Amino acid sequence: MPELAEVEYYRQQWEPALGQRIEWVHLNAASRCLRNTDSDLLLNEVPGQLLRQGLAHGKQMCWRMGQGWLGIHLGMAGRLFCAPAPYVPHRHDHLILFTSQHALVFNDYRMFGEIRWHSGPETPLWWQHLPPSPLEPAFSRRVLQRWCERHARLTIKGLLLRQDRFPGVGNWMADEILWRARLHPARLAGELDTSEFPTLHRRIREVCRDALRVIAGVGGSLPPDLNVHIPATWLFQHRWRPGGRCPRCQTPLKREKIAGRTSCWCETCLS
DNA sequence: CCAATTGTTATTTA
DNA sequence: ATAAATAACAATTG
Repeated sequence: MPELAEVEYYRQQWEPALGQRIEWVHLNAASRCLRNTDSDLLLNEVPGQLLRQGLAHGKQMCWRMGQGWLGIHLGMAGRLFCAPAPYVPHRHDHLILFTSQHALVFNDYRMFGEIRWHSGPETPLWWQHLPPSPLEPAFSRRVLQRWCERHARLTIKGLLLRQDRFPGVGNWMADEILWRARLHPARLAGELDTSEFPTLHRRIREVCRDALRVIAGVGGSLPPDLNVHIPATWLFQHRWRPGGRCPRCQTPLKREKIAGRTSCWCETCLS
């Protein structure tokens, strides 16, 4: 599930515990989510530390502690929530940070998520040199065009999914962007016309902004259905529905695997 | 049993 | 050698 806005939403879920001390840590050391982590080190070092700051960038998340950094990637089905203590670990809870009042839970039933721990004050390697987010000024129209030229033989859908270029954009956001820009997802990046970049650039930023407002901006309480706040005017609400129709023109939507992922678009809305 | 899933990575292919 | 396509990863659901 988690793309740009969902990641930000889940980041906010742990915020009630900011400034508080982690009293103890629960984790399943055999968990696949800890495959690149020294779980003993994490278990030894995290208790006693202050939770200082939570950062999100694209699909990546990082929690700054007193003397270290906790990296979290939510993968395909990961989520974070904050429950009042006492809290009994549930199935697929891979990591729980306990403060005196809270249980900060990382749960992921599909185990594509990842947890990492970096000791020490200096920024970990994996939190350095993050690619510019589509909402930063560095993500310019010129940069977008250059990337399309550099990956000329890749479909535009496949390009939008690249995290080193469009951090935070995933399958549903890519479809939403292309639908709004009226571009077929299988178009080759190198064959876009110069006149098409302004629209594409605008739509990328628009979908990122709108998604953050509608999903992360709701200031969520406990595990709600994140999607209920997404308007019916978005492709999102129709793309998986059997017999789903384009919310703009009511044409039945097309679905096909492009760039390895099921993609959805409206044939009559293409420009 | 088969196919699907809003993600990433290692391996294979072009 | 580089870039793109594919398989694999795991659990669950229809």
